[in-house]
Amino acid sequence: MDALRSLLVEGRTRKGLSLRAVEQATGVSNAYLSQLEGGKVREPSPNILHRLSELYAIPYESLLEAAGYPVPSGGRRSESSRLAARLGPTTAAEDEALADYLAFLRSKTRGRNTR
Amino acid sequence: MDALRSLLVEGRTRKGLSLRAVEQATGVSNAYLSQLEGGKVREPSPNILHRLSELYAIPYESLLEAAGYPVPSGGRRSESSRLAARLGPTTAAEDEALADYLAFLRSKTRGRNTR
DNA sequence: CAAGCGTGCTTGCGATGTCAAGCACCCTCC
DNA sequence: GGAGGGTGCTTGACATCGCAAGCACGCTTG
Repeated sequence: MDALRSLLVEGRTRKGLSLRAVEQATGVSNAYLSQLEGGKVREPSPNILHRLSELYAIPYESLLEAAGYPVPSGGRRSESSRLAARLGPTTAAEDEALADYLAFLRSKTRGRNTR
Repeated sequence: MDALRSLLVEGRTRKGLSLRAVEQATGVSNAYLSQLEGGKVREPSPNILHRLSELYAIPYESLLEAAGYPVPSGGRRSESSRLAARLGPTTAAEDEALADYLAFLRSKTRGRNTR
């Protein structure tokens, strides 16, 4: 499904990694990664999804679900601050993804951040 | 692993079902069921494990784990407003971007709960 | 005994996951 | 301009998934 594709592409670009860098870090071949991001794999192994979820700081459950697998009852709760008022409850993995994404944002718009 | 074998055999016998009865109920062929119970399958699809977990009334997570797959969030815990501490001060524009990104993340993880 | 049905198991095969190797392309540097 | 290194992508090969079909052994019946 496309859901998986976009999650993987988003995660990798957010981390600023090349296919070969991901291969190096996870042991998943760049060839296969390309196919995953191109939507050419119907049922990728949960093991592979798990490794990528850790590298990309995307919740494992999201990848499982995006791949079309049933997820073992999901619903996580957390509290945050004022930002949380806007974001709502988040999981630890989501926190990390958000932190990364913020760094990603700021690295792009360098010089344009004031306080 | 053998863990999966015993769980499946135990579940089926506990329900007093034949391989063909299970095939009838789940759509999984009796041939393949036999291979599963004989430990001749390395990475069975989570979809199949899910169907069997429902029929046998075995928690889906147990089957995933027994099959050697990582199970999502092995323990339930509530990490809280560390998010704000982790992110530090943010601009309003960043807040919005983060909210959007979180929504994006979750749009793939759409609410499949009620269990 | 033969006929039948039910059981678990094996086998042959198409479809698919995954990888090593290689291709085409874009940069940079000498 | 060629050498060299990066990038994503494609291809060919092999292992595995998962099934339809069939096998071998029961067991009841007539």
